[in-house]
Amino acid sequence: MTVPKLANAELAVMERLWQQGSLTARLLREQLYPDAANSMHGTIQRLLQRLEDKGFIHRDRDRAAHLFTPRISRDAYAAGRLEALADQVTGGSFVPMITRLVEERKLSDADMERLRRLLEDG
Amino acid sequence: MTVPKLANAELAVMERLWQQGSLTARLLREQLYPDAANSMHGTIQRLLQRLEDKGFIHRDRDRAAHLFTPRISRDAYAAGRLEALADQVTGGSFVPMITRLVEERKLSDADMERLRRLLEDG
DNA sequence: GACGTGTACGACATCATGTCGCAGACTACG
DNA sequence: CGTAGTCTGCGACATGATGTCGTACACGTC
Repeated sequence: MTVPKLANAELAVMERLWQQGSLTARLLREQLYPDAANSMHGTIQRLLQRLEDKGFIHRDRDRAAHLFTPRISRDAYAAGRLEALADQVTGGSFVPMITRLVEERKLSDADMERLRRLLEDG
Repeated sequence: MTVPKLANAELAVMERLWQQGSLTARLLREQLYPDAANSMHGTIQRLLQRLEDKGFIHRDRDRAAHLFTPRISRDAYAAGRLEALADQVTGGSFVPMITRLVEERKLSDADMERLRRLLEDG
């Protein structure tokens, strides 16, 4: 699997990093567990460690409080997971599921238009 | 979650049903665990039961050996999971990840052409 | 040295999953 | 009728991922 799957709590951390660029563990804790006890510090550290292991974030060890930065954009993650899904279910092809989406009108007119333009340029 | 996620073993069962339409538990066992002991009968039954609970298959109880049939096509499942992915990661929008796929040339020329035609009709 | 802040990591509860075993129903056949 | 074989239903368990918590340790400042 090229892009590993993110669990819920991990994804919540990445959301913050995607929105704000770089954050320390403390700032993440304040945002994700506003009313929480100090125990959550360990939780955040654990999550950050696992995210680092999976290659999703970069840990800047220069400062006393490490600074964490996304290594992969939200769209890249989404596209990576989409690839994994295609590999698993439709033999690597994306067309069947997109076809289905169009047939079921899951795509807005604006989306359709954007995709049309996108494909014309390619 | 509209379309629940399928685990590996469950997906393997669905693969067979998608390919062959309808199967009994016995036939599934023979295909999925060719050299296996009888213990695998229980395993298959368990998997089928969970798939039934999740609404993925229909169980025909008329016969002595129940006959199992998919309730959802492979493409519908794939599209459903794609929707779930979009909801989870990109706020329900598919365009960012498809854009990314195009930019990274993950789509073949034939795929691009197919999508172009698909979008023109919509 | 005491304290606050931060990292590292072991430990645990929980949950989904895959596996296995057994009880009970039903059929076939002597 | 009784035995064997097949099938369903379901409880039980091992495993692995996940989220949480506690603690040990490092490094500053006062």
